[in-house]
Amino acid sequence: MDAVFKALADPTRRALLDRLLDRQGQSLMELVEGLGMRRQSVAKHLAVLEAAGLVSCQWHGREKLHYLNPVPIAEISRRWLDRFSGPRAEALLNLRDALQENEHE
Amino acid sequence: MDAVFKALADPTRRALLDRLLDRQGQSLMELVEGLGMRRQSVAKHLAVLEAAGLVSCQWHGREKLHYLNPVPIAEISRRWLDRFSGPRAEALLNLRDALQENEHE
DNA sequence: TTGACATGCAGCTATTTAGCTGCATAATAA
DNA sequence: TTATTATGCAGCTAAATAGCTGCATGTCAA
Repeated sequence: MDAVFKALADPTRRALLDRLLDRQGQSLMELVEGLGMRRQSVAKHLAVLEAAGLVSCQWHGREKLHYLNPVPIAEISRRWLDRFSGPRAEALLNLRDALQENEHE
Repeated sequence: MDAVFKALADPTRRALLDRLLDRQGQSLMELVEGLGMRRQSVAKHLAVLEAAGLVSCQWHGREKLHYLNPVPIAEISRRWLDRFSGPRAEALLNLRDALQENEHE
């Protein structure tokens, strides 16, 4: 899970996920376009995403096609982030506000 | 938003958020306990969380009390992560599987 | 076979980051 | 006042990271 958080920390990698969400099965050359960055740098970012399980690849001749895997993001959203929103977090936020009110008396 | 992703990328900072979710209003000295790390290092992590808007602080005498702010996490979850899960992502996941099946013919 | 193309791999540099130490400042307690 | 306590600030080092270049490998097309 740490690998997923670290992968999501970079804006270039988030842009890559966005573009794969828009259209799956893109090759490295397609994904390089518009990023203002060398092919090798993009390949490194894709390797990080692949290692985190966010992208899976499939060779098609000499092209490596990239596919988005949304499962790790869904896992993080469900098992970690959801605890911070929802009723419990709301209650704690209200508690904080109440304590601060007491403080200002 | 980039600051929030980067703040969440570190396991120590995620642990701090967990502990604040468990009990709000803790001082630096309380939060240092159990992390196996110097006070100054923890203070830096808390500064990163505060800069990302994930933690807000309140001085109470010579103690700085830390409160969790769940709003940025909820924002990220809603405006970014949710696009990757949900029915659309499910459909794309199924499409990917179907394409891979075709490939193996 | 030969040339062009898509990718991988190794290595370099500059920047960021995570931890540390040492000292300063402000508030509480005796 | 004086000692203790909580925190801040500056700076240092080692490690990780993001970008690059150069070259190797494998695939397609002529």
